[in-house]
Amino acid sequence: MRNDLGELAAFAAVAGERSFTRAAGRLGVSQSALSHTVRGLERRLGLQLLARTTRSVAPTAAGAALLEDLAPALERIERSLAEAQQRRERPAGRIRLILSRTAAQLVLLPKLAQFARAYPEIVLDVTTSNDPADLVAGRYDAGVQIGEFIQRDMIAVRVSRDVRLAVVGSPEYFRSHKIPRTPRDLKDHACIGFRFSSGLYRWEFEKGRRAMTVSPQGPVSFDDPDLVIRAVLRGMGIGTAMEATLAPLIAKGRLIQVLEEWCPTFPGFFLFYPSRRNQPAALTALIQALRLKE
Amino acid sequence: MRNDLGELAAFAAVAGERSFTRAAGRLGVSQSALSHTVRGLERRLGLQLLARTTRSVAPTAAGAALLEDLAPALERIERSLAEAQQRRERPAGRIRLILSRTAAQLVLLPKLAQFARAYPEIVLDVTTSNDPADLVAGRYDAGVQIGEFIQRDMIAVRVSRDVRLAVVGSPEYFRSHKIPRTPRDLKDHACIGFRFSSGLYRWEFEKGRRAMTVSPQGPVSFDDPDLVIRAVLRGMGIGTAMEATLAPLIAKGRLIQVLEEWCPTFPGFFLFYPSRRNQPAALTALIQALRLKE
DNA sequence: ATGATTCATGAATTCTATTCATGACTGCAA
DNA sequence: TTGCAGTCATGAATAGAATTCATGAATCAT
Repeated sequence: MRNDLGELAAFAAVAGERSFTRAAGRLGVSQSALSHTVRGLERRLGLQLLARTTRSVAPTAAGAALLEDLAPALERIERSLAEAQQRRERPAGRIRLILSRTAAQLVLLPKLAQFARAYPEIVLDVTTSNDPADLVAGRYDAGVQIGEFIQRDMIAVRVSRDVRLAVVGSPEYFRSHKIPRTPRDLKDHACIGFRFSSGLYRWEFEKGRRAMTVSPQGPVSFDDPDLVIRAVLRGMGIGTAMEATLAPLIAKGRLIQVLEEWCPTFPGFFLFYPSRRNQPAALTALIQALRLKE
Repeated sequence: MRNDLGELAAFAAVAGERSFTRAAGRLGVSQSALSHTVRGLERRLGLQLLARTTRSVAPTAAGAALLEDLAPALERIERSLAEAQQRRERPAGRIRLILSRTAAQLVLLPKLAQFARAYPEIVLDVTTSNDPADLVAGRYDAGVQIGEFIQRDMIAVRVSRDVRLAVVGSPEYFRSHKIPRTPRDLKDHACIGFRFSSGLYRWEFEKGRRAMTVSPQGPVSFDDPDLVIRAVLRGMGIGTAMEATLAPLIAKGRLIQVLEEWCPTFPGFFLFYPSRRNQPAALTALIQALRLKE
């Protein structure tokens, strides 16, 4: 914006340092730039503000009078800007986050303690949902979902490595049922499905060039992956869930993983948030904390 | 100077008007320019200062906090600039002027009373000298001299119309001497010369294409034009001086003008002063007062 | 549903801030 | 007295930003 405020600050700097050269160093410009700048200001104002010899600079009477008001005013502006900046850099506020329980367990919970310590003034409102959440409506500030998809005005940040679903059954179940060798064999098994509000999740398989999906048929389906696994542990059938979630149970022999070579990997979890010009600092902090580091 | 002060003033203007369009009108830029300007400021600061809908604008919390300091500071700067401007426009101080007595009489004295009334705080130190004064040395702030000549770093302003020298003698003198018809006839007359410190002034004549100069020969020469004329009035010989100075005496018949058609006009008096970036307001006022108006 | 008004934004243009190169001047040391 | 170092000034050139233009989106009143 073309006014003289910028140049007045330059004048004040030179007057303060009593040197174009030193003031230029402080302002990060050349001595010549400062000379032109103050000269231009004097010309526009029709006032000589600085008296210079080739080796010294001092305010004129007019310049000194102007500085009496200018210096404190500029200082007040600078202090106010610094305070505004500092308020911005100490994140606070409430972030409404929506994500699946699985994502909460795998992505959020492991980092939550450290995050809470680092940002005591940030409050997370976590809503679990296994449905893809529509962030555009504005009910949520961010969400975590599996896979990256391009949604209008949304930014996706990867927050986990590639993930894989595991298909498992209990040792008790497999005592009385043959272990399935191919996804097709699942039709002979009790399969406990996971249900979105839009319908059953079809299990996805790949081997080499062969890809297929299977709709799980069984005595029950749940809309909560934890309940799916509890039922599997009770021997009610075969189920699927994030391999990372099941790893401890598999390691302890409480669950048996099958069709492992048929299970593909997916791109993992992504944090989604709206593309905004000045997003809240709290959200920035959260993004930073959750993003997958390389 | 590249800082945010100019843009902060823009932000304050928009916040004050609660309208980009009105603020743009006040600042003399387009609405689009203001939009870009404030937007750029917000980006650089990483702060949103204004909340806008398509038909309204209001400061955000951060913007309002910043304005609490910014608005009074900007107001103080503006008031101080206005005061500095006003001080500049009330000229005061001492002007050291050098000019000939003739110029003093013809150029300065007629306007001195009005000038003194208009600028009671200006003091003129007038030094009379009939020699061309060297202003560069800095002893004088300005000078008046006949004719315009280009001098390094000097500005010439015409302060009188074309002037002409008159050659005169007293009626008593011409009772006993023939009236000269051509400049050559002057060799037969007593001519009272005027003397610069560099030597006698040679009288200059022109008629049609003929031009000549005559070195005045007579019983006495003076370095003061007034004394030259006093001697002429006493019948001691023929002398020359500014026609305008002699007009009253000629009109009264106390002096007789001769060789009138041989006397050329000269470009008149010019005020000379140094070319300076910010000349004192007092000098500006004097220049304005003395300059020849058309 | 339509028109007026305001703010936003990308591309293009205008204009200025700044640099570079160099000169003038002052102060200091030899 | 002379030479050198350092500082300020200035013209020309350049880079980059301020601003405009054109136009779209959104809101409000009719």
